[in-house]
Amino acid sequence: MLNNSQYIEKLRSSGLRPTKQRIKICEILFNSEKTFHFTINELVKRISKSTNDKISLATVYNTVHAFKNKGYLKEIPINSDQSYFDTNTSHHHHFYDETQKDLIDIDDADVEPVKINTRIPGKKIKSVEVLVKVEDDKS
Amino acid sequence: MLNNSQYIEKLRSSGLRPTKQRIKICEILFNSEKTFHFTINELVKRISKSTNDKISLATVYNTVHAFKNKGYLKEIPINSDQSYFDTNTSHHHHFYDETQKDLIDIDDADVEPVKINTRIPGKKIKSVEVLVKVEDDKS
DNA sequence: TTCTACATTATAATAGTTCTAAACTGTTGA
DNA sequence: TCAACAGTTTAGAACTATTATAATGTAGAA
Ligand SMILES: [Mn+2]
Ligand SMILES: [Mn+2]
Ligand SMILES: [Zn+2]
Ligand SMILES: [Zn+2]
Repeated sequence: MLNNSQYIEKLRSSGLRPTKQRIKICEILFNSEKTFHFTINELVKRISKSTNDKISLATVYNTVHAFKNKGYLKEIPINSDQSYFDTNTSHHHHFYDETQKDLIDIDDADVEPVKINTRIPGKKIKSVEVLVKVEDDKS
Repeated sequence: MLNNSQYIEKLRSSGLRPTKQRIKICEILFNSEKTFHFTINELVKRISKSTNDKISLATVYNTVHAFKNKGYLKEIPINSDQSYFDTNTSHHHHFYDETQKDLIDIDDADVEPVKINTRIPGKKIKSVEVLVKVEDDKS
């Protein structure tokens, strides 16, 4: 999608120094045609496959959190022993296959607008997300 | 709501032996008028306040998982450093106040039916849950 | 080039949860 | 009635994702 100098721009304009670690992680996260979901562990594996210069685990955590704070990643709320992140930052929803521990996007267009007919005084809505848990259909 | 002999029945009919630990936890979870959300930590605190016979942490975990498996509790999918459980097992949704780490029920009637216009072949839907994240409205 | 704030790193610490294996108990049926 | 056994409890260890620490390195400004 983007080349390194574009990631450097993106980082710089976010107030993040374009270090070689962050650029490498940008390549892995944002170069692919399709968006995807990942855990820190999976990301660490991808990194070690695609480079010889290792990036420390702490830096991977730091970077993912920095990117999440900047809005370049979303964290997906599911009960799991580890956090799931999403390179798709547009408004959308998820299937979660608990058997295979697999997250699948549901396009926003495939969900009728969710209307909540109640509010909490003094609070404003940050996000509305639908999680559809699925399991094998043995019928 | 129920008295001890009714919890004993409930447990027995679920294939769970009615031990004094489980009965005590039933009282704490299911005796109150209103349903509520809790973490294991909060439950442990409630237990130690309401009895002199301490229940081991392992038993609290075991019991909560057993009750969840029997459908007497639900686990709520949110990103948190700990699991949230719900004594309200009916179909409903949640606000999550990230500032106060507070979960609030949204009655199913207050949400227009969520229509998902896509499926995953070979999988059937187990649950459809809406999570509305809110924050302080400073405007 | 020098300076400094920001970033990386190895490693330790933390904390929620699960595991282990020994002791205990509810239930069954002889 | 009570022995036998499967199910349960328990203290503590182990596990594991995540965060903290603090020393070292580096990007960018001047
Ligand atoms: Mn968990
Ligand atoms: Mn988390
Ligand atoms: Zn997604
Ligand atoms: Zn609830």
